[in-house]
Amino acid sequence: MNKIDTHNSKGGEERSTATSLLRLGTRLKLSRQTRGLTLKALAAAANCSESLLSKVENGKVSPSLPMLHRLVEVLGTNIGWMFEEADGEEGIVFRAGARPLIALDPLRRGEGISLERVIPYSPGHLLQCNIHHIEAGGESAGPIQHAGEEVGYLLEGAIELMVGEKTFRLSAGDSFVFDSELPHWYRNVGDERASIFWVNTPATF
Amino acid sequence: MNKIDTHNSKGGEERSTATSLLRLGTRLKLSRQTRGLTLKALAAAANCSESLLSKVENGKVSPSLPMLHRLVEVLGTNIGWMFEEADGEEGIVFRAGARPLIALDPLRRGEGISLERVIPYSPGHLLQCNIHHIEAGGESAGPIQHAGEEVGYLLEGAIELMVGEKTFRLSAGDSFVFDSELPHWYRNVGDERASIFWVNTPATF
DNA sequence: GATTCCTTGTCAAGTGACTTGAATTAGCAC
DNA sequence: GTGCTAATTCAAGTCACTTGACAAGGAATC
Repeated sequence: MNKIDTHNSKGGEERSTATSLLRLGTRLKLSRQTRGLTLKALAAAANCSESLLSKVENGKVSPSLPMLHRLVEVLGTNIGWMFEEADGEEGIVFRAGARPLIALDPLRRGEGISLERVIPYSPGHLLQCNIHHIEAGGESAGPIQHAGEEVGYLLEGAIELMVGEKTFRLSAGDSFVFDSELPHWYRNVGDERASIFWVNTPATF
Repeated sequence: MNKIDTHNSKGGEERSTATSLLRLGTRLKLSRQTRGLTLKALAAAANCSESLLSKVENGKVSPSLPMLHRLVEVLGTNIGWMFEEADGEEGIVFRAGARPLIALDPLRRGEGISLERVIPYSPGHLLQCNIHHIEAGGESAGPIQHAGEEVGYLLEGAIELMVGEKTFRLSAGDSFVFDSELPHWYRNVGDERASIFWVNTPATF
């Protein structure tokens, strides 16, 4: 986007440019945060300054195309998703095949569903939801534990799920619930891709 | 930070108190964060210093009882919840075909996943999770609204989902998220059975 | 009662992540 | 080239949180 309408004037257009600028920024931020990167880290990886990123994420400035390209490359997203138009379903329905992709590691990809938790200023949201696709041999990064609760449903494939001291072998259609304070970890033990619909809250009460 | 081996005997106990201290801190922190409070704000409300809270949340120090009382009061929780043991162990995995069945109405059945643990205000648990099977023509009982959030994934079939003013037609693989305060309702609009993996929290913060 | 030890609590300085503003640079129109 | 605009940088500022040194208060021991 951006220099498309540098030919000045154009009253009405200004507004929509502004909002899509902001949406671009928001999505970049979301991608960054879901990958656990700080502005500093992303700036280093994409070879630009931290403050530029801050401005881009907040819609104060529109990145040049080469810049944007480097950003989505590092983030493992694509430019298309950054500009996808709201289709009236935004925020409610996430269609199969049209969910934002999150690169996790070479053997794992995620599809985001509700990532609101990571957007500041949206207090009130507890549910975090996404789908993990794990290629044969893929596994989650080390057992982790944190506060909260998790539930999930194995859509396809076969995984080994470790929770606390126990290990379970799950196949398509199985589901699970556990307290995130128990160390947990999973691994694809099948020959094919496994997909898990995964929901968690950052809190228990 | 382990006072575990500070001369004075009591070996085993020290360790478990240390972890429960940390759990207390973690839960306090989550309560605070899910309410959108900063340390500063909570400190002001509970009449103590920011740094004390920081230490308490990180398990460096255990708050005095009067202090803890003020904290849970401001946070709207109670002291009991802060110390409740995680009951993980059993009830982690729910196998396909071995989940407790719940009769909803002639055209709808439910499979419980975490329902039995989360009867209204069961302390310590937020996630309610189940699978709805809706025969052709089946629909949920009238539009309802309540506090909380919901997410779901359509495992099979086709449904019409109404949320707020909008109606969406979903097919297998589509997912959704919405605020439960919007009136919501669904109906099977296909010729076959539809199944939805459904998760909700009874609360937003 | 005084001494020692321990722990909650405070203050002030420090850190890390992000934002803002002034100055610089690149791109394009003329 | 000049002149403009918008992207980009550097340095300073802010905000949330953490750390460390120290004071205040108990309880156990002398």
